[in-house]
Amino acid sequence: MAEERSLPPMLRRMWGREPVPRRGPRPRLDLATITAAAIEIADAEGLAGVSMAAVASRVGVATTALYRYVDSKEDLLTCMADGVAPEPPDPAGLPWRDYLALWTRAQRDILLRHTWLLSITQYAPPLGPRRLLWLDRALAALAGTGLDDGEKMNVASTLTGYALTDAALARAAESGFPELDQSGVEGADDYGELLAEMLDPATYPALSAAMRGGVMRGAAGWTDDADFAFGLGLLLDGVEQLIARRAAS
Amino acid sequence: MAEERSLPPMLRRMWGREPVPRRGPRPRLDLATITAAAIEIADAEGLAGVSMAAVASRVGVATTALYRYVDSKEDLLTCMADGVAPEPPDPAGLPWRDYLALWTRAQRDILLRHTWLLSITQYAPPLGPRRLLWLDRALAALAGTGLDDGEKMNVASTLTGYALTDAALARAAESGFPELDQSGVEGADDYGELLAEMLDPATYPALSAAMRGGVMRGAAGWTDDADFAFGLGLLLDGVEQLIARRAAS
DNA sequence: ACGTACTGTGTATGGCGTTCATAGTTTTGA
DNA sequence: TCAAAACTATGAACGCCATACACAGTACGT
Repeated sequence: MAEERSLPPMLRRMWGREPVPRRGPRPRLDLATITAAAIEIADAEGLAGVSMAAVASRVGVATTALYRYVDSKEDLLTCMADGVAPEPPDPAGLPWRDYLALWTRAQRDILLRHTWLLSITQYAPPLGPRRLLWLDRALAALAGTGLDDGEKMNVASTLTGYALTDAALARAAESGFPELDQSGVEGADDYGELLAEMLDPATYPALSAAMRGGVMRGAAGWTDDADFAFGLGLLLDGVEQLIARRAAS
Repeated sequence: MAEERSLPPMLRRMWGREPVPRRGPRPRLDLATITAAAIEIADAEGLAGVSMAAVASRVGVATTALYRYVDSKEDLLTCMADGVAPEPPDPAGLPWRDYLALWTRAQRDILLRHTWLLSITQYAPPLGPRRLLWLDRALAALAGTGLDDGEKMNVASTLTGYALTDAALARAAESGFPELDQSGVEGADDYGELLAEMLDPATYPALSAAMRGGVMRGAAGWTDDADFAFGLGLLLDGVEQLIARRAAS
């Protein structure tokens, strides 16, 4: 309570802890509406379409009115990042490994469904109510494992990070290479062929051999879900080993 | 050769495969100089300081002259991301696990030394000559392990991704929370206290218990190198297990 | 009814990336 | 030797954007 006073205004708004104004006209909007509108634009036109003007016109106010609800555009982006997160999956008595696999995959799916997230996510400790809900569920899933809280947090962080980078990779492969406008490379196959031709075996011995060997053949490269499962398996195996070690001592 | 013609111009320039102009005045610059200047600015003033005008004035040309060497600012950023990468560490006969630990840590250090990288890295398959060199070394390190090339690539990707997300997290914790301007939260400790007070135990049972229990106490939260080692250990344990499984069959 | 606190508007500003026509410079080929 | 060709750098201009500020309108509290 005493502490709530010192909360950054942004957080207060994200958590709906704003003091209700007692005078003046009722606000025509709230942060949630604005955030939702911004998300819709981003989904439809990409992040480039999300300008203050565009968001404002979508909710039917003047551009500058938004600044009553948000201190800056960055704040709005932060809200969007929290706002897109749906309810986390239900533990429903799953063993920790199954649940965390589900949980991580769900995070990846969110990122792939809203790829603009990849452009604004400076991966940072969550502060929004929805993201924190996800974190809570991961900790809960690890409840019976004998890990301490710090280890649980670390596991959750690592898995979230994995979802993030894997989604980024998958996206880069799916939508052709964004950095190479139109020309040339369009998928993992092209990537492989390109490198196979381009790399000097003297300075890139292992890599050029792999490429010439056709590692990237058949889209087994990145788009595939199997690759996600692969890395996830590595991580969960590591966690499992840790749990076993803790139990043994 | 026939293929080189169809290369995106950007890549041709990054790889120094541009056909030397036969007429007209000699170019006063090259992409490497421009990239280096941009990197220096970013290191000194952050990514916000890297405007086309600033880069141009640093190398002593008019702003628009840069567009002879780069198609867009995004291209420049891509070049920067490749250009900051130093030589990868020398394998020197290290066992795969030791080398990959070193390799991953080195990547994290790069990111922490140039934190602007975290803001421009849409994690994507590497295309620049320097990043590809890193990838090559990772594959080389895994040469004797019995993994196939696809698995090696996946391991390398996963480790790079881990370095990325861990660095992002570490940075967020070190430099206070950027999203909360000035007020309030300044480190992992504050973060923990904030959440402990804010979270409703009914909707965040596991998380609020952990926070009230003091998980974040004593900066053991994120800044610490131990956390990096923790997640890295998980991953490498997973890889080790995979290798053992391959060897057993 | 009056002041007060608050919300939304309109205008203005400065910075940015990028385009385009132009001037200047070196080589090629007649 | 000279002009056309190929190329580089320039400077002005455009459009977009985030944001600051002064103002007009609106509801509550007394």
